[in-house]
Parts: sequence; C-alpha cells; structure tokens
Amino acid sequence: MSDLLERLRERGWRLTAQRRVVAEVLDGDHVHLTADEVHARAIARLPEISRATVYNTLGEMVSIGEVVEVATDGRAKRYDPNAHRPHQHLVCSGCGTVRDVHPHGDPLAALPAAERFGFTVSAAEVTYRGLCPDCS
Amino acid sequence: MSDLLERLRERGWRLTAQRRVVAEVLDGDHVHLTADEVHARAIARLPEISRATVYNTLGEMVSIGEVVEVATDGRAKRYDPNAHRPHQHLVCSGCGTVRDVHPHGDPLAALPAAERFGFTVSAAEVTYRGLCPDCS
DNA sequence: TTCTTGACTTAGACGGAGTCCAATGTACGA
DNA sequence: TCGTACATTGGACTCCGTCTAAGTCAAGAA
Repeated sequence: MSDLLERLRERGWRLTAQRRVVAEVLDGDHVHLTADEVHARAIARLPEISRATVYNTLGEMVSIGEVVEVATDGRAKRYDPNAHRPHQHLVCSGCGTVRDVHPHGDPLAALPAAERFGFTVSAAEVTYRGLCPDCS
Repeated sequence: MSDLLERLRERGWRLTAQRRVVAEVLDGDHVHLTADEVHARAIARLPEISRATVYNTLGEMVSIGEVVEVATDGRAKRYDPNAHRPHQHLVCSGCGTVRDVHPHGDPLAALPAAERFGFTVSAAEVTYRGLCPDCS
C-alpha cells in the first residue's frame, strides 16, 4: 500500500500522517470496512484524526481508482481495497458482510445490443445476495 | 394495479385511501420513483398523506414482492413497479436515468459453488453502467 | 345500521450516514 | 527557514429513513 501513497504523491498530493493511516488501515485487513469502521481503526493509531478527513481520503482513493466503493443497500457504503482485479460482491442480507467473488464469464456480454438503448455501456456490477453461514 | 390492492386485501390488509393512492402513483408512470417522489405525487391526490405512510406502504409492497427496491447509488432508493418479470437495470452515470433491461442467461448460474463460501445465495442483481445518448 | 376493535395513519422526534464550512495547522518548494 | 497553498478539524447541517404515541377508521359482528 506504500505504492498507493507513492501514487498519491505523484498526483501532487501531500503525504500527511492522516492519509498514511487511512491507507494502512484499509490495507490491513482485506475486509470491506465502512467509513466509520475505517475511522475507528484509524483513531487507534492517530487519536486526533477526524471523520471528515477519513471521508475525504477515502473519496480521493476512490477517485483515482485505488479503492472501490460498494453500496450494498441502504446501509453505509463499504470500501474495497482490492481494486486491481475485477470481481463482484456477495452480500449477506442478515449482517451486511461482503465477500469478493469471481463468477465466470463477462456479465457485460449478456446484455444484447438491442437492450442497450443507445447507451455506451462501460461496466456491469453484480451483487449476489443471500445469507451467510452465521445468519442462516 | 387494482390486482395489487386485491392481493393486499387477500393478505388481510385493510384497503385504505392512502394505500390506494400509493399504488396508483407507482403504477401511473413506469419510471423509478424515490419514496419522496411517490410522496409528492400522492400528496397531489390526497393532501394529508404522511411520509411515514408512504414508507410503510412501499415497504409492504416490497415485502410481498409486488415492487422491487433499486439502490443505484448511495442516494435514495427507487421503487420499481415492474416486479412481475425478472429484469436488471441500466443506469446512466451522467444523469442517473434508470432503464429496465433483460440480459440473457441467469446471472446466478455464473457463480460456482466454490465461490459461495457457504452462503445460501438467493438472488443476483446486475447494474449496467454507462452513458445514455443524451449524456455521451 | 351501529358498535367494537385492532390495524392504520399521522406529525414530529429521532438516528445514521455523509457533506460542508470557517478556522486552524502543516507539508514542501523556494 | 519561511510562506503559502493545501489539508485537517469539529461541529453544524442535510438527507433518507425509522420509530412512537396518540388519534382515526375499515370491516366484521350483532
């Protein structure tokens, strides 16, 4: 993830303690944390870090494509540091846990031209829903 | 949509003016309205109807499967009255317009058992993203 | 028809998630 | 080292949705 910090700097972004901590927290466990969970873990390392900074930093990482936002429902967005390989998400309807999954085939190919209504279609996001072992 | 009201009644639900109006509004235009948009249109017909009732009624319709919730972004959920036939959604990244689309194949079939992690997977939602003719 | 009753509706308070802002702090080039 | 443009802070604010207590009313019973 120091690569990420390097890439951020190449874009002219300042390297601050706050940004470093957010990057480390996200990279630490490969789970999909909410912004507030990131904040809670960041506070453990840098007690003064504010919620607004966490939101700003996550937003910056998303905008350069290093992190992917996962909007699983009406719940809080989660942040996925595994942006380097295409994948989809499996979400537990009970507890909201998110897992990365790799279905076969390209979901884009399933949409015929006649169903594109003149759109320039660039991506397909698939969300599988169900109950995890703990919730079922 | 009077079918819907009938089905609601068969479930032992009372037929009230409020529920009738929400059903009519949703059925009126086949667009994907947010709860507040439904509320605004319902008020035009029944000025005293409250926001809470609109939320309750939409929730009931979702729970019996007559209406589908669509969460296209982190913003307000939209309600899709076209629940009688399986379909997916094509969202314009520019203006947010949502269109119903019908890809071939079953997206659930693309997820092998080894990628299900013990979940009981019950549904797959596909969101295609791109730019509509007006925005591209 | 009127009565009864429990389900429905209401307004407003409340909560979580996220954004905004003015004041303060600081990374980094000169 | 210094200056300043950019980052951070914390608290207020918005938006979306849920909850609650009190009042209302649909529909079956008599």
